[in-house]
Amino acid sequence: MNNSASPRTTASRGRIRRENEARILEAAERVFAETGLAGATMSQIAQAAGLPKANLHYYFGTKEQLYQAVLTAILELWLDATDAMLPESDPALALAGYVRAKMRHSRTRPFASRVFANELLSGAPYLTDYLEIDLKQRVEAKSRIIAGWISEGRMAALDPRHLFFMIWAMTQTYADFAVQIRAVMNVESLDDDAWEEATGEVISFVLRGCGITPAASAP
Amino acid sequence: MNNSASPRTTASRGRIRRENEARILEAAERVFAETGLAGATMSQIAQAAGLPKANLHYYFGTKEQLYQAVLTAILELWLDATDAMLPESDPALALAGYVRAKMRHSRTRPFASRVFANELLSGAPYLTDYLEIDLKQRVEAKSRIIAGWISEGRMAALDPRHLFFMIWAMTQTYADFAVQIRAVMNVESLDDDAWEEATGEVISFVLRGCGITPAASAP
DNA sequence: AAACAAGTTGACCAAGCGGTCAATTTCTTT
DNA sequence: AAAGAAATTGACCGCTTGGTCAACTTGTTT
Repeated sequence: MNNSASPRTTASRGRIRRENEARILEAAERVFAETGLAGATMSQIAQAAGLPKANLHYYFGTKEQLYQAVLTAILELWLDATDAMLPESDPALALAGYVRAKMRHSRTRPFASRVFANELLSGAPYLTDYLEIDLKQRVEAKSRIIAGWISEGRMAALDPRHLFFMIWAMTQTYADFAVQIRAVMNVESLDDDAWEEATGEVISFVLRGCGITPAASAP
Repeated sequence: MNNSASPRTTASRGRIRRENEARILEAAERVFAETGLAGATMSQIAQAAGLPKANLHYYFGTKEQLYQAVLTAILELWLDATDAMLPESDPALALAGYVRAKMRHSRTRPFASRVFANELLSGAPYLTDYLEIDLKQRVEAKSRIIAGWISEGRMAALDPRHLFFMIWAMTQTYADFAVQIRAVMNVESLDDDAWEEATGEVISFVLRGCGITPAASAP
C-alpha cells in the first residue's frame, strides 16, 4: 500500500518506544529473577536498564504492570516447547526432543525461568489463570498421548502428569539453581561441553526412567 | 550437681526466650518462603508470629540475622537425609530410601524447602560456604559410592552429581512448585494417597532411570 | 518481699520505596 | 521551518520500611 511511499515513517513511528520497552523488559526480567516482584525495586531495574526511574513509569505505568508484561513475554516463550509430541511420534525421539528444548531454554533464558520460579514460590498470584486453564489443558492433552504410548507398550506405565512435573523440575533446576550446580561442579560457569553433557545425562535418565532403551538415535 | 535442688529453675531459665524464638523462627520461615529475604517485611513476620515487631528485634537483632537463623535451622534439617547411602548398601533400597526421605521433607517442611529455593534463586549470598564446602564434599563422598555401584555393574553408568541434581529437583518440586502441581492435578491440596502415589512415581522413575529393575521391595 | 534480670511494646526516626508531575528536549510530520 | 506529538528527567510527595528506645510489666532469685 503506502510502504513504498514512506518506508522510514511507518518503520520509525514508535521505534524509540519499542526499543526502550525491550530494553526495560530485559532489565526487569534480570532483576525480578533475583528477588521476585516484592523484592525488586524500580530503582534497581532503572539502573539495570540504564534509564532514569521516571522513564520506566512512562512506559509501563506501575511496577505490577511491568511485572505482568515480563510474565506475559515469558509465557509466550514457554508455550512453544511441547508441540512436537504427537501420537504417531516415536516416544524416544519426542521425549528426547522435549527435554533438549527445555534444557536449551534453561541455558538461553535462565532469567525467564527464575522469574517463573519466583512467581510459583510466592503462590503464583499472577498466574492462576495460566496454571488452572492453559497449562492444565495442555498437560491433559499431552498426557493422553503418553497414555496412548503406554497402552501400546511403547514405554513403561507411569502417570504422565508426574512425568511432566519431573521433567520440568530436572530441566529447570539447571537454570533456577545454577549456583548450586556450579558450586558442586566446582566451575565458574557451565561451558558448551558441560551443558551438552548435562543435557545428555538428563535425556538418558528420562528415557530409561520411561522404560525406553536409549538405542535409537540414528535416523 | 544442683539439678535436684532447683529442678524448676534450670528448666525455666530462658524458657520464655526459647519458646518465643521458636515461634518467631516458624513464622519467619513461612514468610521468607513466600517472598525471600528482600521481599519479606518484619511487620509481616511479626503479624504471622502474633507478636509486636519490636519483639522480633529484641530476640534476633536485624532482619538479616533472623534470616540467617532461619537458614541455619534449615541446613541442620537438610544435612541428615543422605546418610543411609553406604558402599555395601543395596542401590535400590538406598536410592529409594533417599528419595522417600526427600519427599517426606517436601511434605512436612515445604516452607524450609522454599526458603532454600529463594536463597538459591537470588544467588545464594548467605550460602556460598555451605554450597562450596559442605555440600560439595558430601556430594563428592556420595558420588564415590555411586561410582562404586556403577563399576560393580549394579546400576547404569551415569554421572552421580547429575543424578543428585535430578533427584533434588524432582523431590523439591513437590514443595517449591506445589501451586503448579495442585493446579494441574485439579485439587486443593495433596492428601495422603496423592503423596504416596507421587512418592511411588518418583521412586520408580529414579530406579528405572538408574537402570535398576524395581523388583526388590519385600524385606 | 526486696532486688534485679528478662521480656514487652507504643511511639518514634531516618532512609528508601513506588509513583507523580511540570518543565524541557527531541522526533516526526507537514 | 513551523507545530504538534513523543520522550526525557530532576525534583518532589506520601507512605512504608528496618530499626531504636525509654518506659513499663513480668519473671526469677535470694
